[in-house]
Amino acid sequence: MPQRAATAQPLKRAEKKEVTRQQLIAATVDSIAASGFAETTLHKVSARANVSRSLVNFHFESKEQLLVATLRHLTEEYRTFWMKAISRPGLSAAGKLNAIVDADFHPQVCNRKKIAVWYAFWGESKSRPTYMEVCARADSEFARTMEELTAAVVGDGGYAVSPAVAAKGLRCMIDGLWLELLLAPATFEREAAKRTCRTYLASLFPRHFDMPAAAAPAAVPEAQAAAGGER
Amino acid sequence: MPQRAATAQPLKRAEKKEVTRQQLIAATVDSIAASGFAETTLHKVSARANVSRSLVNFHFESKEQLLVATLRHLTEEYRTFWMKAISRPGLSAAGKLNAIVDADFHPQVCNRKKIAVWYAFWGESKSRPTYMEVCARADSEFARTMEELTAAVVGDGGYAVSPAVAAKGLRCMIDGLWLELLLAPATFEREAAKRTCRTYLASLFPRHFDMPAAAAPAAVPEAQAAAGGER
DNA sequence: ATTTTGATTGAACGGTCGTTCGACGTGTCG
DNA sequence: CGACACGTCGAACGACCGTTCAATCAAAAT
Repeated sequence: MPQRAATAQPLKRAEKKEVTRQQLIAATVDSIAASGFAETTLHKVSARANVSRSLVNFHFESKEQLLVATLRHLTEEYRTFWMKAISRPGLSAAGKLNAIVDADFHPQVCNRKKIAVWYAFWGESKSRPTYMEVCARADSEFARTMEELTAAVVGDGGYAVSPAVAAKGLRCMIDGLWLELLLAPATFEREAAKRTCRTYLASLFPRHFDMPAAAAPAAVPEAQAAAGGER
Repeated sequence: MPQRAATAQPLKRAEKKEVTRQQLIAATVDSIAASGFAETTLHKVSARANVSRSLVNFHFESKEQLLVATLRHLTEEYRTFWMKAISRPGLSAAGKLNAIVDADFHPQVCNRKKIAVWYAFWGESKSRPTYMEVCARADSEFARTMEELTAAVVGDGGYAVSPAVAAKGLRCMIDGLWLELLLAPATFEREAAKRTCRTYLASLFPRHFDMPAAAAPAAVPEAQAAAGGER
């Protein structure tokens, strides 16, 4: 049951090219997560993608451009994910903040492999301004959106806190919780991370968020048993 | 005016060796910050330290061990810094939490160069378990200390929040704020970062922390004009 | 004063990296 | 159907990496 069942098998040339391109980017993500930034070579990437080594320089002019494309892919995936999460109709500002928290710890964007790649790029960003620019551009959009949401909540509830400060606190807390998944995967719990964020929101905006109950002792029947054992 | 004016010039052999060792570690920090993890080579490190290339393999068995020693140096410096900050006598638990916030954004540990190095190591930690272990060991001590402090505050004030959750939130927020210095140095403000943390603390523990006033418009005569323009 | 120890050097080696280039084969289109 | 365009491959190249090693020279020990 191939996906293109209707139009018959043959991949058009342009399509196949794009598929290979995406394979290379996916292989780069895998390689950075598995071998780190320093030891990610075009040899390893092309081997993972099952293509010849020289193909990388054909699709991307250089290794550096492959890395930039990979970072762009990552930011774009993240962007569409949280945007979709808050686009559900009938969601209040508080509901959207809750949706962002859920999205940010969803296994699709928050798993050790992708977090490792994020941190690898961040670690290189000081020496490669291009990365910094790509990240900053994505972050600023996320920050602006979140500030609009906190501003709506503050306005609605008459809270004294600055919306910008509240939003920044939540954003930073999320980034830090990601780091916990990276450095202490054994103790990281998705639900606990969300609870940490919601505790923050409930203490800032008590009339819009409920203070989470104490930890349910790991008996939560969460659909967390994802594929592959890696979280 | 040499430092060792009293005991005359001559460095003992063991002393000189240790000095060189520290120079190499400092050069490694500089190189990772300037060139990133991937492009940090022994050639660049030895050039920065003004020693021959082969000296690195004399003091450290391999490049990898130099990097581990650098990470250990970083964790140790950070550890002594926050420990000293909370050891001032007569400090309440809340006062110690405040002191930790101050310490974590002090230019000595929180500047772009060192943050870049932290993130570089974190980015490689998934592929090099040694880094993960070193970081995890340091983090767990910091986490335990902070949990003791939040537990004391919670006990004293009869708050409902879990001390562990409160501590984790603060730790993660700090890490995330560091990232902001790394990725958006132009908009990062030390005092604003502290204010973000204190807003969190004041909303969780209103009877122990004052909600910070709105931003003083950058007119704070902070002794922030450090050397070199880099923050 | 002489020997010994050990920090430091410069040259050299093997290996691997990113990139280039010509050849091949298959969709694409006149 | 035939000529071309283009995605893919394998081999090759030069550069640079981390490491090794014999030689050096000054501090320490005898």
